[in-house]
Amino acid sequence: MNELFNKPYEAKEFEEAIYKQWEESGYFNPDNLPERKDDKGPFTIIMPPPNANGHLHAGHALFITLEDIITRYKRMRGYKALWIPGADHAGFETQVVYEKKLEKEGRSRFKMDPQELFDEIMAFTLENKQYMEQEVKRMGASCDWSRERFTLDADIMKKVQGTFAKMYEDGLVYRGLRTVNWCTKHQTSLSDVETESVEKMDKLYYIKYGPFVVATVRPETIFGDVAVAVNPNDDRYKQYIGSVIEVENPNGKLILKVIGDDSVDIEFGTGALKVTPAHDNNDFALAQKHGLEHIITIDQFGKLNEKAGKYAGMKIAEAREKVVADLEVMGLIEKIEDYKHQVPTCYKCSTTIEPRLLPQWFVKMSSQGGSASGGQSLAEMAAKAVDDGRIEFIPDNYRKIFLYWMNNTIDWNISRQIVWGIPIPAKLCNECDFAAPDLEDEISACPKCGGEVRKDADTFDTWFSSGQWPLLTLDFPDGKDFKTYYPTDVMETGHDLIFKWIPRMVIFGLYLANEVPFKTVYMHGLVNDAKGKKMSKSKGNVINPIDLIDKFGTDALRMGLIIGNTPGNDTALDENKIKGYRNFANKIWQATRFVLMNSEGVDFTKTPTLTDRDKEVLEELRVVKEQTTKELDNFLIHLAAENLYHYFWHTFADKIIEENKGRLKGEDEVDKYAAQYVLNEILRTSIKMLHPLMPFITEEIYGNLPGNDGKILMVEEW
RNA sequence: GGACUCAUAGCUCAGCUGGUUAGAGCGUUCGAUUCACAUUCGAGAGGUCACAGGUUCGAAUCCUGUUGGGUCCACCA
Repeated sequence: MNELFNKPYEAKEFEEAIYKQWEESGYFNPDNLPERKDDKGPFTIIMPPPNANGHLHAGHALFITLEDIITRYKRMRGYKALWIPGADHAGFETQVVYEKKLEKEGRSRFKMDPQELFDEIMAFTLENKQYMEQEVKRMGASCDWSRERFTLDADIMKKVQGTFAKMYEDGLVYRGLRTVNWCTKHQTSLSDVETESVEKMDKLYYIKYGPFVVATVRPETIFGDVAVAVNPNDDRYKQYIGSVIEVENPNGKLILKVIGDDSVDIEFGTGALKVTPAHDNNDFALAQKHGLEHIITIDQFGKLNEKAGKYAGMKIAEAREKVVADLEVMGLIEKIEDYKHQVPTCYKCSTTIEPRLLPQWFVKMSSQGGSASGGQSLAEMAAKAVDDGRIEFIPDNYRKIFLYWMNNTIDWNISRQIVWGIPIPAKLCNECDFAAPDLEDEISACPKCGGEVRKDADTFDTWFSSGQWPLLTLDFPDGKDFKTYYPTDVMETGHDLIFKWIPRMVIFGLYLANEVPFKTVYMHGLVNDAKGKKMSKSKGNVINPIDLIDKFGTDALRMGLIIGNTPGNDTALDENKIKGYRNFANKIWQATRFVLMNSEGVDFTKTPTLTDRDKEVLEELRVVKEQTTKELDNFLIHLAAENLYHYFWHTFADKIIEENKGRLKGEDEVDKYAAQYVLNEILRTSIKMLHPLMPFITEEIYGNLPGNDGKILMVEEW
């Protein structure tokens, strides 16, 4: 027996070497897997590329564990298992992280040259990418590093830009002028999924407005008002519709149209609505419908401009206070009420979103206008793929959530006013509204008016590139991998990406490749602290997975993350729990030691003479194997892990080993061999079944089992 | 306002398509331990499965409602 077993299992002493052994074997790459009679063909998972802007957190640890379990299981079952790792430049996310760093250093991106800023963030990202990769390896990930991709690889950027141009030609991308979600801190627009509604207490001001009283929370926007809207069915006001009124404000007088629109709620406020097209999404829509002009009165920094007269230069909050005070003096405030409502905020900095009128590139999602194929919009195409079962969700309820979102989604703003991203390859005219893709930099003058053109300085929303990730990593459209491994089998990701990422991938997959990008979506929940509270830096309850690995080993951490964690639900990460699975690892170690001690020099090729009890025990093993197989096939990973844990410890170690001790010491050689045979058989099978869950210790043990010299468990048959 | 989800032992949670005395880990109580393992072993205490109805021979499990958490979505200014 190897003297390794003379002391407790110390994960630290083995894991690095084992990972190296796996890497050197080449088996992470399915093209190198040994031939098998029961070859089941390709099985593919694309790793959600971690943001290359920091270290791994507990959520990463969970998804790596889940995906690795699935990959290892499939590989052992005879699939050509491919798991492609990657790294995401994570546009806005990373820029936000980097801006915080700049802030600490007393610097600001707004005082930097864009190229200089880009280069700095690139250096920062490449450094963090390395940490991230090392940490993914420490988790035991059996992914194919030879296929690793980064979202800013040159060829990937080119393909992403090509998609943009193609969509433009198909009428699925357009340049539109409308109010967009503007973060005044980060100085960029955001898509609707990048804002977060927050409940806020505000005042609702009732302002005398000509013959009306209008209710508003934003009196500082009155200088951008162009109309008053009322419901055509409102008997109080309908006689005014179509007329022009004059209203007073602290800067003088405003001439406003009175329009009638069904969208105005008769019950709310006074039933009369002031219309500010440039600074409110609804008002913008009204203005489009009724042909009203836009008056911009607030600038990109959230300050009032010259159109606001004496309030010019003031910030929104300050201007609001002053305007109200002045209106009060003029006797134009009828009343002020407390008002609780939801306001959209930047999901990164919680700054209130300022609707801002800005031309941007949009992806046409729903059906008016352009269509993707067969007259279907992108959203309809994606909804159909889920509706008819080409894509399944685990757990199933995400299906409904997905469909609801798809049926209600709005056009997707893909322009970002940040440097960290893939440049939008487009030319914009300085004189007119001409805007078009220009991949080869061929447009030097405006084809519409002959005016000067400039390069679009914006970059793509990061989800525009990561939405194409399954295609990009598999070398769509001509690569060998694309033909072999697309569509992929499973997309495993956090439930927070149900809108940001999953729909985009479905859309691009269907639009570009005419086929769903994956068949199953497995969604995991959040990893919370031991008390079930969300981890956050400010609360100081963040658990670093690498610390836990250092303390208890990767295998223990993996078990702790999996057991008791059902798909879609949040899980609590408790150090004591991990400690328990560290003890389990040692239990496996000790049981192995015992079996090996009693197997010295035994030839296991002989047929044993089994007792009835032996047969019963082996039958029990067969049932466990059958059950585990079924559970893993159905992604019931938590059940498989818990059942194997229980079987190994409380059935195999506590009962079977104990009841065989006498036979091993006995004089009856035939009976002794039967016992040795049974114990070896159970140990060997258990180690195999445990491998996807606890890859390191099982690999180490497997090589030490009789007759296994030089074998690699990772590619053994299930 | 809408959708989704959860409510099971002191704590964290399993319990798949309904089927004999409801499970795990941790914690707790009592005991053991030179014999693979104190990162151990044995024994025990502890739950009217949120509440109220219903379906069924039978429900923690399915249906309806109520209460209380959580998450997400939504332009009522």
